[in-house]
Amino acid sequence: MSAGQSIARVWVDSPLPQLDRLFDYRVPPALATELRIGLRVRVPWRSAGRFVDAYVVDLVDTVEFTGVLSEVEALVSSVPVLAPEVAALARKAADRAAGSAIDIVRVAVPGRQARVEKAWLASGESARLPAVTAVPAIGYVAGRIEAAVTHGARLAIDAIPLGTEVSKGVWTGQWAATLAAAASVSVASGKTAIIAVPDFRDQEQLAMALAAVLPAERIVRLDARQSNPDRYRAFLRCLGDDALVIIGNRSVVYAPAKKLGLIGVWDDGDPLHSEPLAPYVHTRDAALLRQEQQGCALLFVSHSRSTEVERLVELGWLETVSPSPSVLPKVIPTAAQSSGDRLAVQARIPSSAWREASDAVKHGPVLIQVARPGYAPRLACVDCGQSARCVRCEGPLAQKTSRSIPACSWCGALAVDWRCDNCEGTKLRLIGAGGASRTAEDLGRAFPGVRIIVADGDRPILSVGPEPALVIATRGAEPRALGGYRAVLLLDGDKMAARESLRVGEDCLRWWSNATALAARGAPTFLVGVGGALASALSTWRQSDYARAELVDRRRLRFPPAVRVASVTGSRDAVATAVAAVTIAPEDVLGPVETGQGAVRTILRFDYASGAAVATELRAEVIRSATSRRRSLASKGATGTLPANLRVRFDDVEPFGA
DNA sequence: AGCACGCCGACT
DNA sequence: GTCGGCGTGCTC
Repeated sequence: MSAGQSIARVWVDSPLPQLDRLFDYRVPPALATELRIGLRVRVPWRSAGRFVDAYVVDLVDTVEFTGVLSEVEALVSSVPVLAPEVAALARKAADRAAGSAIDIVRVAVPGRQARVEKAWLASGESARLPAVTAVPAIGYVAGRIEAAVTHGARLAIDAIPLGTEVSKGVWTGQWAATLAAAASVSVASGKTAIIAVPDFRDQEQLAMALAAVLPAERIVRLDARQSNPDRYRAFLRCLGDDALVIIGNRSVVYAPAKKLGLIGVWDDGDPLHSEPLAPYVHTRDAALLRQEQQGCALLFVSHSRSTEVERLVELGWLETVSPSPSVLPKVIPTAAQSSGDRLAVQARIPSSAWREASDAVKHGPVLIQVARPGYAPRLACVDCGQSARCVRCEGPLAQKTSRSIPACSWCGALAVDWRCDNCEGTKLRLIGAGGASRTAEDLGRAFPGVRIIVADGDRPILSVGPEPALVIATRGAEPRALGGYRAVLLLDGDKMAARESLRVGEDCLRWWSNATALAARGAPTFLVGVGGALASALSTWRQSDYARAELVDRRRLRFPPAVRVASVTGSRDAVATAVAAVTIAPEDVLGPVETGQGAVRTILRFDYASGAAVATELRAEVIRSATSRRRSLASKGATGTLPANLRVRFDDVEPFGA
C-alpha cells in the first residue's frame, strides 16, 4: 500500500445481512507495507478478544465513520484472493438479488490451503507461457465470431448440431470447438477467457476441444469436483497476469481475471447454471453483469435458445449468430403407437422408427433417449385430458390430499368453480400417478443380439465407440458417440412434455435438441408421440421461433422471463410485513401459499425496470426482520436455531416447477 | 450471531 | 436497598 492509505475498508465474513457493508479499520504500521486490497485479514469485533475474518476491499486515507477505529489485527495470508473486479461483481450481483456480497465471495473464493499457498508463493514468477495462435471458428461466416471476441460484442450463438473430431480419435460436440476457437482468439490477444458449462460431462468435452488448440499451461479447470487443494491451486493460477482459459461450472464466472477478453456460457437453459446458494445468482446474470463491468465479449452458445436469451435478443442486447452454411438435422416426428398393448416394449416405438433403428444399428451406435423415472402426477380435465390450469393465473393445479379442493400451486387460488378452457368440462382427475418409466433394460430386449449400453445417473458413460450398439440413456445422460449416432430415438417425449412446469416446453426442446446434435450428419432422429409447436420446432430446427412464441405467452401471463419475480418466504407475519413494504401492484402479488413447516411463500412479480427498487425494499425488510424481535415466544421451546424468519429469492423458478 | 446495555421482581 | 430477567441494539 502507498503512504497515506492508512484505513482498510473490509467486508466481514458473516452471513448476517445487517453486516453486509464496509467496516473501517486503521492499518497498524507493522502491517502497512504488506496490506493490500484483496487480502484476507483478521479484525477485532465488538469487544476485546474477539475477532472475525474479513476481506480488504479498499484502502483509503480518509474515514467517514465518526467513532473510534480499531486496528487490523493480522493478515491471514499474503495472497490477494479477492480481486477488485470480483469484489465489484459480487457487490453488484448481490444488490440485484437482495443478498450479501460476502455470500458471493464465498462462492467465488475457495478456502485457503496453507500448503498449496506456500508452494505457489515459493515458485515465484511463473515460467513464460507458450505463445498462442488464434484458431478460426469453423462453420460460421468467416471471422464473425473472432471479430465479436476482439471487439467485446455480445452474441447468442446457435451451436452447430454435430460432433467433430477435435484431434485424432477425440470426438466432441461442435459447440465445444466453437467456444475453444473463441477462447483462442481472446488468449492470443493477451486476454483471459472464462467459459462456464453446466456439468462435468460438458466440461470434459470443452477441455478436450481446448487441448486441441491451446497449450495445456494456458488451460485452468475450476470446478466443484476438485479436491480443496486442487481447487485452490487452480484458483491461484488465475491470479497471475497471464492470459488463460478458465473453465468450470457456474462458479467459474467469478474467477479472477483482470484482463478479461471473453465470457462464454454453454447451454444457459440448463438448470445446473442456477446457483443453489444464496443469493442464488444465475450464471447468465452474473455473466451479463461482468460483461458490462469489464467490457469483455459475451457468448451464449446453445442448441436451443432459452427464453431469457431470446428476451435479450429481442431487446437488441444480444446479436444472433447461426451456423453458415446452415446445418439442419433430419428430425422425423412420429405419432405414438396406437394404445393397444401399451406394456409391450415394441408398442412404444412406431414401426417406421423401429425399422430405421434396426437397420442403423447394424452399422453403428443408435441412441434411445428415455425419460427419467418418477414424474409427478398432474390434474387434468376428465373430458379432454388437458392439464388443468388455474382460472386466475394459469398456474398448475395440485391437490394436497385426495379429498382436498384443488388449488393453484402458484397463486394459491382454490379451484372451486373450475372449468376447462379447452372443452368447458368441469370435472378433474388425477393422471400419471406413479410415473415410473419402464426400465431401459426392457427396451433393450426388443433388439435381440445387439450390444446394449445403458447410461443414466447411476451408470454415467461419457462416450461410446463407433461400433454397433444400442445406447439407452436417460435424458441428460446421453454419451456422445465417436463419429455420431446412426439414428436417435426420442422415446418418452410425451412423458417429458407432461411435466407441470412453466419451462416444460423449452426444457423438452433443449433435451431433445442436445440429443439430436449427437447424431451423425444426415442420420435420422425420431421424436415419438409429440406433436404441435414443440415437434415442429425440433423438426424444422427453429428453436428460437419456439422461444419467441413462449416469450409472447409469458408476457401475456406476466411470468418470467417477461417479468422478474422474487419469492418471499417465512412466517405468515414476516411475509405479510415485507410484501406490504414493497411498492407493487396488488395483481402482481401471488400468494401466500403454504410451504410446510409453518412457512408461507408469496411471489412478487415486477418489470425489470423496477427490479433495483424492489431489491432495495426487500433487502431493507430482510435486515429489519433479522435485527428486530429475533426470537419471539418460542425462545424457550426451540432448541435449535430457528431459520431466518424472512427469506428472499430473486428470479426463483422453483415455484413454477423448474 | 454473540454480547453488552438497560429497566422491573424476589432476595441476603 | 441490590442481583438478574432477557428485550433491544450494535458490531468500524
